[in-house]
Amino acid sequence: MTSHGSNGTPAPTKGARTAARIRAVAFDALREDGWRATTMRGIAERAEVSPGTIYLSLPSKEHLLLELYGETVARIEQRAADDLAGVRIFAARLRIVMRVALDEIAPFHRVATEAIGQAIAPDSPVSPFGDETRAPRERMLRLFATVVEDSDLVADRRLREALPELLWGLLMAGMLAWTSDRSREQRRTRALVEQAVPMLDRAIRVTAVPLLRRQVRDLLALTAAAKELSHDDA
Amino acid sequence: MTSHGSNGTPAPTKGARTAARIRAVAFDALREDGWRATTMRGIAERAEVSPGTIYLSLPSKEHLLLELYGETVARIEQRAADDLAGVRIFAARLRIVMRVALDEIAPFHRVATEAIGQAIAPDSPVSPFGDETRAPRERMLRLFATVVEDSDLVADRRLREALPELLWGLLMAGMLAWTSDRSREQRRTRALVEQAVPMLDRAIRVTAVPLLRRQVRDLLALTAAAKELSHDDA
DNA sequence: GACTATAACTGAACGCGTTCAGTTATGCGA
DNA sequence: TCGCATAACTGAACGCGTTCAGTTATAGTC
Repeated sequence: MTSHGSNGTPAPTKGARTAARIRAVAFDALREDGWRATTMRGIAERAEVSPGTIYLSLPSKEHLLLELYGETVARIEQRAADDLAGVRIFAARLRIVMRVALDEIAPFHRVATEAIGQAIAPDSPVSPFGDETRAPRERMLRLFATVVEDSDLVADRRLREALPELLWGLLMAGMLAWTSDRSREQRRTRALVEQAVPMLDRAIRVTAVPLLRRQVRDLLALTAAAKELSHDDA
Repeated sequence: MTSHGSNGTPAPTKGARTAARIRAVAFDALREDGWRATTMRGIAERAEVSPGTIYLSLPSKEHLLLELYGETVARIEQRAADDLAGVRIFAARLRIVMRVALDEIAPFHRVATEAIGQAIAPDSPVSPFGDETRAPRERMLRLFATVVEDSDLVADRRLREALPELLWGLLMAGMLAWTSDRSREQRRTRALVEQAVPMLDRAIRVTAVPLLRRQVRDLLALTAAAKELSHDDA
């Protein structure tokens, strides 16, 4: 095994280096040219390999989106952890995560707009609810869990427990809306977030009113039922 | 111009007859084989034309979905008009429309599951919010308007005015959920509708409480802002 | 019935994502 | 240094949606 100087990590094999070069080229192309205009042949040419070589380390073009998604979630996680430190107010914590998420996905707005269709298909590898996206999804859920847990929020216990998943759902809905945002640098979506966070905060707090217990129960039951739609029949 | 017997409608031209045959074949194929397995070459073969002929009357494969959507909305409109006659209770009226819609789209569940990605892309011809789907969208909006108007529902004036559009949005969200429903004959989605309609009814009625005026205003402002996302910058 | 403008249609070709039988490069034991 | 197992890579080919220069059929006019 060859090694590079004295650093402890094993030297990457030739195949691994080729795979890394392909990804670097591909991510650049996606950022610059979008989803449609980025072709496998184009990636191959720019990475100086043949089209077939790409498929040694990448099952499909869609899997590029999967890797992009994973890397973006990792960056959101890191930046959010820094920005959340010391902040206790729920609305402030939620706004931080939403802002960080928007910042980190911004460079890929064009890709997302053109490729959102790939992601929404239930049996696609990049479906946000699918098996192959489990890891980044659970990392985002954990992030939303800390948003709730380390905050001053007081709310019905069961609502509080379901909140991370509900917030994640709102993020997904928001991203769907974001893909159709035609404003410069998606500032309309940013404005929407600034508007929606205090609204959501008020809405959660008002559920403490006994009159609304029924509505809270309804909402939780409905989302629970919706989650089961995609399960296989017994 | 040739004419068939004494009926008043002009005889279709040869091109129109070919176009109709292509559609009949294509819709059958979509119902039976789904979106992916239905190929333009296959349609051409079954309609006994060359692939190029299809493109004389159909701009793209996606436009098949557009026509399917339009025809389905027309059927929903007709059946709903019959079933709604004499019914005044809001929840009952809403449930009728939702049931009819589910019934009419049911034969195309497989197509919808495989092609939902085409429909969600913001610049796709079949985007539910796009220009090319304006006619069926407005027909559905009018249907929801009659659901509200001819009902016993009492609610805040502005909420009542926005309600048709909100209900249409819920239908779209429901259809998105429906595409990932794996249960036999999508009975889980049907159960979801039966559950959701009374919930929504209760939620709307509870907004009469003065305490919730702020939340109603918030909701309306948020949906108004969301609608503007896709507008071009000034 | 002959002529002709145009409606209708054809099918090879393009670029796409993807596959895989075949070829070349690499690194290790003898 | 040689031999060779296997890792790495190639590129022609497939089926797809779509295009368009070229061909054929139709219907109205004289």
